[in-house]
Amino acid sequence: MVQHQDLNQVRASLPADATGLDFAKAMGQAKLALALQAGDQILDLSQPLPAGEVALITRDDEGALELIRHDAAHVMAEAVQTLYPGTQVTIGPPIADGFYYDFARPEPFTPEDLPKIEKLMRKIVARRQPFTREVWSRQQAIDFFTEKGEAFKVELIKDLPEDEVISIYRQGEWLDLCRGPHAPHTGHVGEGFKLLRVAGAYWRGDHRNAMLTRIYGTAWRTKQELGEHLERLEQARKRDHRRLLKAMDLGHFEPECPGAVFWHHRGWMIHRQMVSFIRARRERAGYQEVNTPEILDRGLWERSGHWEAFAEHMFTVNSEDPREYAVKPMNCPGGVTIYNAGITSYRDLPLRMAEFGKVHRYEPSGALHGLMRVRAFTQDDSHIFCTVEQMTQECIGIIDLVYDIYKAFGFEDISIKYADRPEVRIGSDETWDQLEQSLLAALKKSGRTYTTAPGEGAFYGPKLEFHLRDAIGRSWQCGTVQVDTNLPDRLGASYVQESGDRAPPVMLHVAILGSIERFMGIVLEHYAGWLPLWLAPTHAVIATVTDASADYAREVTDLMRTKGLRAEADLRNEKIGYKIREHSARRVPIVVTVGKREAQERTLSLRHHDGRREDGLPLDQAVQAIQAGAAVPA
RNA sequence: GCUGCCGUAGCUCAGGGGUAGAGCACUCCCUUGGUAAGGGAGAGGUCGAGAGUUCAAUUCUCUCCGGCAGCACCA
Repeated sequence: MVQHQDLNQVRASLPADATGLDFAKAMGQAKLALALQAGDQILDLSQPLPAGEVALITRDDEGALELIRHDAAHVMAEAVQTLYPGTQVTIGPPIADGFYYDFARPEPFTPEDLPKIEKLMRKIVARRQPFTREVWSRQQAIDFFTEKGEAFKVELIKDLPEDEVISIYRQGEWLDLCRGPHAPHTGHVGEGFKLLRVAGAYWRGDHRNAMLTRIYGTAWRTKQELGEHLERLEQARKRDHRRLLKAMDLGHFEPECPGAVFWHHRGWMIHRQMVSFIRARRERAGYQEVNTPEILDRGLWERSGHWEAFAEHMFTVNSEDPREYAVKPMNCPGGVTIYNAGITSYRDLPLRMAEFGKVHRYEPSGALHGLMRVRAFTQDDSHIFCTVEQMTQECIGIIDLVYDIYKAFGFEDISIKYADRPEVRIGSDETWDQLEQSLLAALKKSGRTYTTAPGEGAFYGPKLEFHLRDAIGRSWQCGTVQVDTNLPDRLGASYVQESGDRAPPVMLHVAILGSIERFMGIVLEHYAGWLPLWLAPTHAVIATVTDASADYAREVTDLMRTKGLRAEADLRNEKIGYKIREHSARRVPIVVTVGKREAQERTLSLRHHDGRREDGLPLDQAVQAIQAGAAVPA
């Protein structure tokens, strides 16, 4: 962003009706300048120079990206309407990394159309058509777009607030209703763009509306930036957990049960490690673990309220039994049922009840996505029954536990979102006041940073969401704490107070990883498959250089196993380079090479996944080092 | 669920109205090789399923199943 030290001087030299372009010229930036930044506002250069501090956005600035992308969307829309007359335009905003435009056309676009559109776009860019802004009256705009057969645009205009300025941006022959701003001409879009894909999208994001065709593109300041972006996409594709699931032989999916994992032993080992780690942490934090049935009488789900809200997402079970059962989509009613099986005294509270519950949910087919969205998964669920007074302390404990656990998995960038009462809710305002205060107090006492999501709480209580950022900057919501007085009430949970009266407990629904499966997907992508040693399905493969060292390799493998390491021998008659290549592809963290030298000296040579080597370590020392590295985080 | 695309060997993919191909993996043989692919031979397929059109369908059409990209959904 160009800021002139003698800004005032430059401005003073300009006439009172000077535009942004005049300013840019005076600054000697007429060629590169795209728009004007005035506070939060970005203005076209054709607009009059506003009062106050202004700065130019030039094509080299980071801020140019949004303009370039928005311009590109318009250029694409022109290209599409030129090539496919009769296509209606709807909206086309800039987005992260690029832009899209939604079109309405009886015949949807196919990927084969993209190169044609892109080619014409390049022509339009080369024409350097000026973007000119016009302000129309509402009626003028409605008449124009009605005439043109642009029903969606007309609807948009009709829905604009009365006082909204209706601006039109023209580029050569083509024009579009648009708030702006845009660069001075189409040439600024440059060459760093590419159309990526076609997709369906509902008009105004509502599934009851028509399905439009969306074309996504990416746009950057230079060809080089574009290349870098495409390279990043390629890298992300390489660490896609679905690829790793196959490459590492962790598990697979079958048409016989879409969205449910068939865990191979290597994947199941990771699953087991995750579960036992969480179990250990929870036991240390005073949780007891329970287990509840997978199928439960429909009546329970009716009483809990889940049937009414989610019946179409629940699997039901048919059998000779005339009763109808539903496969549990969550564990809470089971937990409350255990709670209700005894008489709980205030002395027993807080009662921290944990369960690794495998739940099934009939998710829409289009929602399924590898491990990230499945129909059958294991929740690291817990339900804490406590008094309102105990809530704050319990929540602090949960927050600490969550941070601890995320850090052990290698996530450092963790954030919390606090969601309070929604518009539609149950319970009195006094109860909400109490619950929100207790939760907020915990949040403040924990000393963690958080953001607030007003009105995004559950209908039965406020909640916390835990988000973590992975190695390539993506944010994932994993854990939650939900405060609930509704379910204990519906299922008749109570405890005996000091006075001898019964009172309903507060129930905290806690999930730390959320879904073991999904969290594994996140961890796999975070590490690009190179899991920390304690999670790795195999700690080390002991690979022989030649047959001569096979006995020693067997001995080493056995020794490691007796020390609790997950070790495998690779005695095949293959070259060591070949073996390393194969184990690397499977993401085995350590390949132990044993040849004549090692066998003779009773040493080991380690090759770590990054290629780092430690040759000729004494056997015991090497095994101890691996053991230390493989230890589950304390 | 919706829109579009895809489904060919264990994996990654090519092909295309006259019933199939490559590389890797697998098996066997040779090779005993020191840190990401040594060589040779062999085996392996109801071309996702069903129906239709046709003398003939893996290829064209339709339906279903599954996957992918997005949208919608996510207690």
